[in-house]
Amino acid sequence: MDQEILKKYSNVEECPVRNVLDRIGNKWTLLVLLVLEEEKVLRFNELHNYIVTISQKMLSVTLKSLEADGLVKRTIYPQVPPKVEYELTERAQSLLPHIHSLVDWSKDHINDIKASRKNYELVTKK
Amino acid sequence: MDQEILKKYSNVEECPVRNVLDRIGNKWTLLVLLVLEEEKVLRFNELHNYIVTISQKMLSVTLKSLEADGLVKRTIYPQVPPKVEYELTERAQSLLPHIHSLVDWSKDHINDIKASRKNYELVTKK
DNA sequence: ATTAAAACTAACTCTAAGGTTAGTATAACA
DNA sequence: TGTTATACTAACCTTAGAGTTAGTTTTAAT
Repeated sequence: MDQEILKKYSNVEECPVRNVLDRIGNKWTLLVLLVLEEEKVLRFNELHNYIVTISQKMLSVTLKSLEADGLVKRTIYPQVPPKVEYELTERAQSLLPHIHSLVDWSKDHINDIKASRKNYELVTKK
Repeated sequence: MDQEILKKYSNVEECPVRNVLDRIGNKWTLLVLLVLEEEKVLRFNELHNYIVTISQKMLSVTLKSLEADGLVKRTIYPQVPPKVEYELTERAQSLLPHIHSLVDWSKDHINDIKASRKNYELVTKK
């Protein structure tokens, strides 16, 4: 890895990975993606019923940023009271296998990692 | 995905994915992993020279958490001035392929994603 | 006339991640 | 004698992500 590439990629704006991980890495995005993958199409309040601990605001923010990135498609039905449906796009479908491989790795190693953390605490005495 | 699993995984402590992504998702972890993968073994200041924009504090914090998770091995040589070397563990090596698959996906789709974001801004007029 | 329903938004606060600056220990070297 | 080198840490400040509460819109049903 030469210096020029590194300098470039240390900058968030220009780093494709950071650009993507900044979204996926936040608190609710991954969960919303996985629920939509499973359920195919959901309305706002249906999603909220699946993920009960998220606030309306954060669900709204998360969906907006997924929509902005072209990972979620939002369909409004002109009714009162309103009806809005959310579903994954093809782009999201192409992302999901890679996410699942990370999910699987996490499940496979979480016990070891937690054991390491405990041991580290002991060794560093705090 | 049944309600019980969802309720359980909405909780950060118990969710293996969140446990791992919370680390990988932060600002510097991924970059440190990739530099160490490339360079094999590096001292603190050498790492700092590769990633010039990171502060000493954040490099220290990032390395500590990687060490705590058993992803980085830290070797101290009892010298003055001190010498400390960092390298990836096997656990990190087993993680890296999955990270690379995400990295590659990001590179492949970043242009489309940025185009989507721009278009979204236009459509939502702000 | 009042209430309900759905999908939000506004305005505010709180918290933790990240950044800045200065300082420590110790021996060797000029 | 004073400076340098290395790998940090302490104390402090700033900012952005996340949470809370209340309110909006519009029509239909009671």
